Amino acid sequence: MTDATTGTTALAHEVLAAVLQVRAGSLQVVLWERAMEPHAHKWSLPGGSLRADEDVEASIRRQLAEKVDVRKVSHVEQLAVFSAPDRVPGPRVVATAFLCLVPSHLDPELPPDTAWHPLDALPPTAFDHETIAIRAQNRLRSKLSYTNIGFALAPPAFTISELRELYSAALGYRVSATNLQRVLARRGLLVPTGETAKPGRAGGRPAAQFRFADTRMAVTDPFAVLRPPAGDGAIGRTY
Amino acid sequence: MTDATTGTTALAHEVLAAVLQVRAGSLQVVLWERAMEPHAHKWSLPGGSLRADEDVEASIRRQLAEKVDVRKVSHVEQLAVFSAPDRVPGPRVVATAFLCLVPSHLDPELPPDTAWHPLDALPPTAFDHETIAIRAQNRLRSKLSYTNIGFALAPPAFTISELRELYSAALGYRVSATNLQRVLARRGLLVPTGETAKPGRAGGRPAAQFRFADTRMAVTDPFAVLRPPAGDGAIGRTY
DNA sequence: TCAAAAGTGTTCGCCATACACCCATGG
DNA sequence: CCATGGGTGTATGGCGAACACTTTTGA
Repeated sequence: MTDATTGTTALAHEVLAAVLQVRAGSLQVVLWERAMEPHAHKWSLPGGSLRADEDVEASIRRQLAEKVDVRKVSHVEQLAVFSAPDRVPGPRVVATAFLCLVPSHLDPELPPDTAWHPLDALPPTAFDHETIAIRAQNRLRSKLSYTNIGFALAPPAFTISELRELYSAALGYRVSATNLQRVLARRGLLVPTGETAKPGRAGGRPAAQFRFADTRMAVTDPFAVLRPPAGDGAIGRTY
Repeated sequence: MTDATTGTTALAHEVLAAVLQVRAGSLQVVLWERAMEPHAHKWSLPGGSLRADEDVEASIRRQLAEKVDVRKVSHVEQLAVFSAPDRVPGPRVVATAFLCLVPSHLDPELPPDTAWHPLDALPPTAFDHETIAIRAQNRLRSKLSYTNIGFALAPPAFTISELRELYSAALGYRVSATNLQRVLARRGLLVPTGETAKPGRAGGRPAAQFRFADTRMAVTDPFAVLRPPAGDGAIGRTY
């Protein structure tokens, strides 16, 4: 495996996706059941090997296309590299893992060996894929509080109650609709559509509908303790 | 390069380190000057290829040992994968980049072709190494405000003034000693050593010395908008 | 006694939460 | 007209920033 002229070691590189969506009130991930060894009948993250003409992000989008309609993926972000020498049996494979999100109003068709699984009740998983899936969940949970990443979980228009369900499911605890509304509004993330949703059979006031102002991820809570002074007191080389 | 039995493509994998330290009032990075093509006389991040028996973190620590005394590195953290097909000329090389920090009281010996360079005045750099170095700088700046990562830049004991200099240099703007002291104290990160530093030639009150309570990175500002309710209202499967 | 540097007390404003109360609809 | 769910007003507590003021030293 070693190239004597360069001293480099050739190895395989794969990309893996943790595709997350809120379904039936819980955060779920796409897994496919392995038919063959190694780890037959265990569940794996979708992915595959990196080709010569693509970078890792292009690769994960291509690989996903074989499992779900990639146009339904609303956000893709690099998670980390997993490189333990024995992470898969046989020849060495290094993996770059991604967090991908699908908005809740879509239900992409999946191949027969592939299914959604709640992150808090995963089936037996292959290799280090459970670690990767949990890491993706944690990344999403963190980013929900200081970015606008909620747009990637939500349909184009929604009521605050619906959004509250999504946040609650993704975060794993009840979120107050009142505060969710205020926090997102203050940050300028919510735009009223003018439409209202019809009340359910039990009655109640019709809910106003909103959409997210932006559909690209941005940090919305600079959370910067020790932030620059008001006068933008940037320093040059010395001070 | 393609293995017909698996469909995988073999490629080289390298690890690169952005080793940062506050020196002479500015944040600097270790670079070495390339003697040979490609990119002769341009400056590169230290690193090298991943070996078969090590993961990427073990690899970067081994590679660094050839440039700086690794025992002087106080923090190592994965940054991202850089994988553009043409990021280096010749055979494909995918890189995993790391952020590494050296506390300010140490001055590791460097090989003759290697030197510290301020991040805001980088020399001509090879490949995508400038992007990686700047990404490392941004990661450090973010983490200074919501983690205890300052410990990795600071000597074992320091005065608030000295710590202020470090934070100012790393962040690129003046930081108030008053608020720095209060923020870190409230979070329980600072422990008084009992010692005081002698005033300089201009006189002044002697400064109390402190150390960091922890020397492993931890998130100290949960900054969690939408945090769990006081009663820890975790939800099970449905609600 | 004065200048310089370190450290503290206090005020201010913002933000996230909690909670009470008002609004609009179906039955 | 009442139950139900949606939405708003308001009080509270905490935190970060700013700034004035006190403390302790060298000259």
